[in-house]
Amino acid sequence: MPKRTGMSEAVIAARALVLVDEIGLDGLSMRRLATALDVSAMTLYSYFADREALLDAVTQLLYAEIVPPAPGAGPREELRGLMHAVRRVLHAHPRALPLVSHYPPRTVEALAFVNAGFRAVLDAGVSPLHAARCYRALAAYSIGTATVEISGYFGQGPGPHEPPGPGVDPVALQEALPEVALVAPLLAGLDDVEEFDYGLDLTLDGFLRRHAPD
Amino acid sequence: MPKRTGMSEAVIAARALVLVDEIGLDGLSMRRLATALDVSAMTLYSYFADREALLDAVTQLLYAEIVPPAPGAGPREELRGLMHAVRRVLHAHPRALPLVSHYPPRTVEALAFVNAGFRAVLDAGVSPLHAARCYRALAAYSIGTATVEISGYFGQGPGPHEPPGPGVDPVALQEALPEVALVAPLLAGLDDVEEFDYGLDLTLDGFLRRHAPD
DNA sequence: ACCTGAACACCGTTCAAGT
DNA sequence: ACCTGAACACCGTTCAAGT
Repeated sequence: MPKRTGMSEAVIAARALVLVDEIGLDGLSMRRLATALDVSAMTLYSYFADREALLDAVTQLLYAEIVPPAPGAGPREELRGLMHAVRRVLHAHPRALPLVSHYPPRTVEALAFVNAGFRAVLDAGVSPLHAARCYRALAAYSIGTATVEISGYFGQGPGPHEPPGPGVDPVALQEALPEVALVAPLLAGLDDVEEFDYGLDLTLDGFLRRHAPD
Repeated sequence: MPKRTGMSEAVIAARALVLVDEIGLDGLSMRRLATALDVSAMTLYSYFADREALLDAVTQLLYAEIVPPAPGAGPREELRGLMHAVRRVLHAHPRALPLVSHYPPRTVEALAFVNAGFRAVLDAGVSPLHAARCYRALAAYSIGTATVEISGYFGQGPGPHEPPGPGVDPVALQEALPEVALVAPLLAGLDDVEEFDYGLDLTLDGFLRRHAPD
């Protein structure tokens, strides 16, 4: 643990997250991060074993930004609020999404929002086992919806993609895949938040109906 | 379009997919792929504009591997079969998952499984708009569940991660996040396929109850 | 004790040159 | 017409050397 340069794991990771937001994950090199921090590239290696360890720390920092809603509104509303808080943070750092897909929350600060969700369902009488199942399903839901939203999977996002069914001749598409030709144009018109809430309500209704007493 | 070397977009992309399976996405360099194909690295650039274009083609090839189930079993069973077919292919190429998260199906061959899903729900009387919503939700579900399964988000997969809530002192965890300490150990015991079906049934039941006549 | 420059073994991609 | 070697501007990381 070095001293003189005002460096620390937290300072480095915070600067790295800003850089990821600005120039993307591929743009974040150890050399570039070091330059932004006014140290040599090698200095970073006295704080993190390698680039992987740095990226994990960045991800933990991102999770720590999630602010769980105040408790007391009941499990359904608390989980809804929590899921929207997660969605907000993921959309605040769209270029960091692959990190979230790779590194689960691990530190006490990063797990705070998970703990809030567990408390909400446990307080409502859900068993620990079904609290675990609920977390798993909602984690998959957060990552899956954020992925299709952020990558512009359906043609409306800021992603690097063409609209769906693109690049192929429309006439050939109509011929070969008539149902895709009919339905695909409607995908771009769907509203992100509306679809997020729709699928979320489906999942929450099902879970709570089955596993929460009232 | 060159000739002499027996090269083609399809041959190159197929070899690239094999290499991704073997050595991962980061290991797949233009130089390494070229060596595996016995051509110079520069030859690849007469078939693909850049690495991005190559990776997109690899992804389309992967989507084309999805074999939709035979039609006629009703929308619920067809969608279930289709989702399992998707899951099988994603798990056959775990290191290619980030590609699936970035490049949507685009070619006629890659969109074949999407068309099969659309036909199943349209035949059941679902409107084109709700077929689009259904696809969006199921695409997010596939990607989200595959991500948490393959990355070992909950500590049982072959991923590069620790179990959840790891790296922190158990006593400190119990102190700071008692609900996490209680529930997290149960996450590793959940069965991938069981949870996949549980959440899938939830979604399918909800959608079909609302939007399919019978 | 803490930090760093040079070096090693790589990258993607451009471009002028080969056959 | 098709393919390629050399070169440019980068990487992550090791290691011996500086202060």
